[in-house]
Amino acid sequence: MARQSTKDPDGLTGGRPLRRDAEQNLARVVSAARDVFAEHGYEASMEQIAVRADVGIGTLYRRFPAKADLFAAVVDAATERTRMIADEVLAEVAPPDAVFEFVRRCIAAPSCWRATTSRRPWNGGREERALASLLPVIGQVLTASQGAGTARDDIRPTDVVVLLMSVRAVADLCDADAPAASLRFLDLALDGIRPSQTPPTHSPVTARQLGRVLTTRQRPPRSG
Amino acid sequence: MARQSTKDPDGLTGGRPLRRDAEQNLARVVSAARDVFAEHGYEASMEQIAVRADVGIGTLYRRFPAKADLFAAVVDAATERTRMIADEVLAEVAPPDAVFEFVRRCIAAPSCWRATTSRRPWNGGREERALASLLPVIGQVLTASQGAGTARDDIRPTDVVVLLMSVRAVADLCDADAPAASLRFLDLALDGIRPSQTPPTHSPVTARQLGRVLTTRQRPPRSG
DNA sequence: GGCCAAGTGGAACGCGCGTTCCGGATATGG
DNA sequence: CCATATCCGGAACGCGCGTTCCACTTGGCC
Repeated sequence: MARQSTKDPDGLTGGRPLRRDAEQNLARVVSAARDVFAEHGYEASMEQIAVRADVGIGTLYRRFPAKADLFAAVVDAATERTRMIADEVLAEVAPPDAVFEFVRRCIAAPSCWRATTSRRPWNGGREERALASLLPVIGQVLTASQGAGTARDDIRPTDVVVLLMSVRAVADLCDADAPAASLRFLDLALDGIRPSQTPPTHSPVTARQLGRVLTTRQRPPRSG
Repeated sequence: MARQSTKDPDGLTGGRPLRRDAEQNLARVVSAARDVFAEHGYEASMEQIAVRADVGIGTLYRRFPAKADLFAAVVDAATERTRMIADEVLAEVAPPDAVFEFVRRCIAAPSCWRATTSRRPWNGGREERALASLLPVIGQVLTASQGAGTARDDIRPTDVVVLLMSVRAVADLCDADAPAASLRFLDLALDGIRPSQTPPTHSPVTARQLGRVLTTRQRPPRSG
């Protein structure tokens, strides 16, 4: 039952360098885990990940004592990616568009916030620290837009994170059946941040799509 | 493996009246299922429900051939409740506040949209029909506010449903640690619908709360 | 080339959960 | 009060999945 490991919190092997083949396998494992968790959330099985990485199950457990540790490594990578997106936005994007572009890029990054919004066992505050380390830079992005007058002053960095989670949740629930549902929702939600609105650029979800939205397994093929 | 039953889609026993004790048990089962699914989503176990209903597991399977059928019954009840809320809002609430009050009441209704946003197996289009039957009345509520000029004209009934799902998702993810997170998010999201905004009435999520938001099981007791 | 620590794969185990099954209990009509 | 159709409880089964374990392979150093 996914107890928290104390012996080697995926800091590899305590310092000694890995054998070359092991290093390659490790990279493949993390990459596969990123993709599989992004697709199926935390419920993805270790076997799926092993198959995708073309590796035995034992290999997974050599580097990561428990599933939670592997997931934590993926979340760490996602955190880093998010920080990078924020930095890019600060460097490239004009202040009026900063928050909006930041949110859009986070949603677009395939493995950034996808895995992050799925339920998972407690992992000792690791993500707590990761998220906390992200808030200042998100704050900078937000402040830029607030200074430019395109975002309200009563919004906080945590609101941006909650917004990201909500869009991700809508994407998880709807996008398989209603491909642009999350983008349209994003339009509306971002307008909740703006002092003045613009019309949404994505078309509404259809009723037919909506009916299929909440189911996941064992359904007949989509036909419209 | 939760196959779809064909023999008695929880239409009770094909018409013959139930024994009195059986009828009481059935009511307790549905009520317990509503509460437990609302708390834990579809992942709640049949045993949990049986215990809450103070009934044996066999009793569950007598009326509902599979877990999916029991869940479907709960969703049907939730659909009915939602329709009732919409009717009440149309009768009691002034048009300018209609959509907003509708969404707030749906979120506040403990067993209304809570279970509805959890992932579950496909159940033969049953919920597709249920949701479709709800859209017209939601449309009436929405049209009322649009006519009053408090909701944009480019919003559709399905947007309201997606909004409900997103708020529900935020509540599921955050509210255990940040009790008002979903209410604050609701404020912001509703402002995405309004032509002009009002400041949010709920305070932002704290960073400390946020770090705990995405985990579910086996965590240390909350301490702030 | 030969040694062996490091690494690997996958069978097997334990557990939780959905589901089945059936011996016993109970309501209800006569 | 009896007969019996109906209903109930919960043990048992099968399966999926996280995890463990160990016989076998391989890269790196002498």
